[in-house]
Amino acid sequence: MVDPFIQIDLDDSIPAYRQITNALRRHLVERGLKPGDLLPPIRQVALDLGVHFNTVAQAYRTLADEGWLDLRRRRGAMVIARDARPAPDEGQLDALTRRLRELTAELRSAGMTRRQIAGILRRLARGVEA
Amino acid sequence: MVDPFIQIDLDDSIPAYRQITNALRRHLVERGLKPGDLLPPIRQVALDLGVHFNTVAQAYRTLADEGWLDLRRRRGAMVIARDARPAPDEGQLDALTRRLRELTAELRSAGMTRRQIAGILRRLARGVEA
DNA sequence: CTCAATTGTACATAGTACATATACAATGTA
DNA sequence: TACATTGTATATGTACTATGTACAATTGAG
Repeated sequence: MVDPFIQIDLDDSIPAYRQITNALRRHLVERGLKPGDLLPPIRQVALDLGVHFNTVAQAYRTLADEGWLDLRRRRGAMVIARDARPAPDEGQLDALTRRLRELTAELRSAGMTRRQIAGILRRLARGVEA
Repeated sequence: MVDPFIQIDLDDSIPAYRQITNALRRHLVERGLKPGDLLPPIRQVALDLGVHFNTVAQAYRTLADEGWLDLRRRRGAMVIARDARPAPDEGQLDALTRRLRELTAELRSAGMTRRQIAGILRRLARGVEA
């Protein structure tokens, strides 16, 4: 079980189920959630976030499809070891890196300075390598 | 006027009008589009991308709201000097940087190595400062 | 061993957002 | 002045999101 571990913004244009997916994936990648851990029941998370449990279920299923979770009735959602890295889909990687550039442009457009943005990116780079 | 300057993926889950907005904003921030430049008419872009012209119009209007474009009938869409930086909305910046972390997690999840991701982020940082 | 509670699943429906169709308004130019 | 070209406004069809409700599986209490 993990505490108040994600947070979403229901007013955001990104749909809730995708925000939940993204937030959980981040924890999985950054090892905040380790193999063997049990995620809270969908109804519990739904209550915390203020959404319907099926909305959370959709996120869990997406992550299960990506190979992060093992879902079983009554037992819950368990984090998997995920030994084999998926064969990288070149197109998908391109799209994601493009989105990365677009996001930095959004930061710039929102008033953040070049220096600040560069700092954030470098810090992120350092964090990823750890 | 600018050439075949953006590219979108109609199968992507991100709606077309937002992809167009993001792609154009990137060019604006990176100075591929300079003050005084005229963007192509919405119908022209729409034809190139295979969407309805109102879809492009929505993107243009979003960027006009952000202070990037000056839209006038018959005259077209002109890039503005955008002298004053907007007062940064702390909440928005938080959301964007969070999204940045989520995106790197997606890259990791999609099979890219930590080293590759760090490289991309550092290159981006360098590019932003230029 | 049984049964009830707890967990995820399946599918129908309501609500919202997206993309388009169509008509319109403004304005530069022949 | 008339018309072509450009962005604007609004209604509508479609697709996506979120929810409601019923169900299936499985664990554990008794």
